[in-house]
Amino acid sequence: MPARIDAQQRRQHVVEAAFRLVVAQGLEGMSLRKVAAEAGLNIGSVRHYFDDHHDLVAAAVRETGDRMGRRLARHTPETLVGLQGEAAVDALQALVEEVLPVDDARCAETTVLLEFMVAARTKPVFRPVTEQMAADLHQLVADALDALGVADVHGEADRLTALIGGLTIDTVTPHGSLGVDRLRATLRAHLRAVLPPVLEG
Amino acid sequence: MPARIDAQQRRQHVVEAAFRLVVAQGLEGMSLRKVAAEAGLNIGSVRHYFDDHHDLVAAAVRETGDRMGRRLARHTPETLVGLQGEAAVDALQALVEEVLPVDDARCAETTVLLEFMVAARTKPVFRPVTEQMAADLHQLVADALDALGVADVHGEADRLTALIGGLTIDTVTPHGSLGVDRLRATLRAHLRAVLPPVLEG
DNA sequence: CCATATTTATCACACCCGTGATAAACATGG
DNA sequence: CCATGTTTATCACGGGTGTGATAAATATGG
Repeated sequence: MPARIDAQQRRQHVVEAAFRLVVAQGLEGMSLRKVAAEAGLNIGSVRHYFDDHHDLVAAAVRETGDRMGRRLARHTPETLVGLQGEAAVDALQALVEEVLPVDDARCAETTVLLEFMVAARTKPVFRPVTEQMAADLHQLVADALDALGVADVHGEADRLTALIGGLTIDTVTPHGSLGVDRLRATLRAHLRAVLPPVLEG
Repeated sequence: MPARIDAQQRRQHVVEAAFRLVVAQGLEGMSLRKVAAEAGLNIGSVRHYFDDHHDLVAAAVRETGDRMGRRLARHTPETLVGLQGEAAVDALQALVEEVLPVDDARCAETTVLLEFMVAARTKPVFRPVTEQMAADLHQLVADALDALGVADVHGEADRLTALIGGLTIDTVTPHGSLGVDRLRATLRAHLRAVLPPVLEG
């Protein structure tokens, strides 16, 4: 048998090239030829690891969902139980910032995610990441708010997830761009307003 | 001279066909051939009224910005001065709902706007609508909050505009979809929390 | 009625795309 | 060293897009 190559790792490499192109050119950067060039491979090689263009897209969608899932899995709501005041705000802020564009890596990931979400409206291939993200994030946020003693967990989870989406689009997209500092400040102000006041005595 | 046709009206008709296609198929539905078919015209006719594909896109972008501008212009912050309690909430809610996807018409418009905003990240043609919208909305929201006696106008305007963006994407995009009722409820809860309490006595 | 300028309709070209089919290069196992 | 099956590279086809150029149809003004 010949040419020992880890197929899984190859696919990963190609998918990462696809991500770079989506960030740079939007969804239409994810063509087989462009992705192959970006990955330093020949079109035929890419097609050897991905049956279809659809298959490549599906892999990218799956990877995006997995990454966000991994980001969210790093935080468990149980660790928040009992926290009050600024400690509670800090903990929840750290949790939420995990999926906000606060550095280059997260900025790239949220950019790709936003492109996929908007595309999901008309192209079913992109649905999985959209649905998984929404469900996971909403669940985690709801659990976190519950652990921190927030009253209207459902309503506040809706509000916080909406705020997260809005902050993301305002930062990633070029409308004068919020900027990381104002993003953080806005989130912090919201968390302070939502979390219950410290118990006296 | 022949064939009296209002060119302005013709262009409007074509642009509206383009909007329908963007809603149905995303940005790639806005090709010259598809738009011509949707408008019931020949490709050559469309090209007679629009020099370029770029020109058609620019017209659509301008029209989108104008519509949103007209929506916002229907509300002047001065009418809010002095309102308190539920009356203030109602007035501000009505103002904000003007640009939220609460009915079919607004849903179509916000969908097109979202597609354009995301596209603006990589394609400069779409920039104008993005920047105009962000500036106008932020200004109007800030003025409204100021008129209603909110303390941290800048910070709260950032937060409310972010919430608007998030509610829009959550409703227009298919992640389990917020739905108009929960959208309205979430907005109302936020406004109640942000507006100052009624002055006693 | 006819001439004129506007409006409409076609054709052809080059580019990019996904895809099927096929041939070459390659490193390993015997 | 050779044969085997993996990996890479290339060609060709049909479909879609924007665009330039050109011909036909149309309705008005004289």
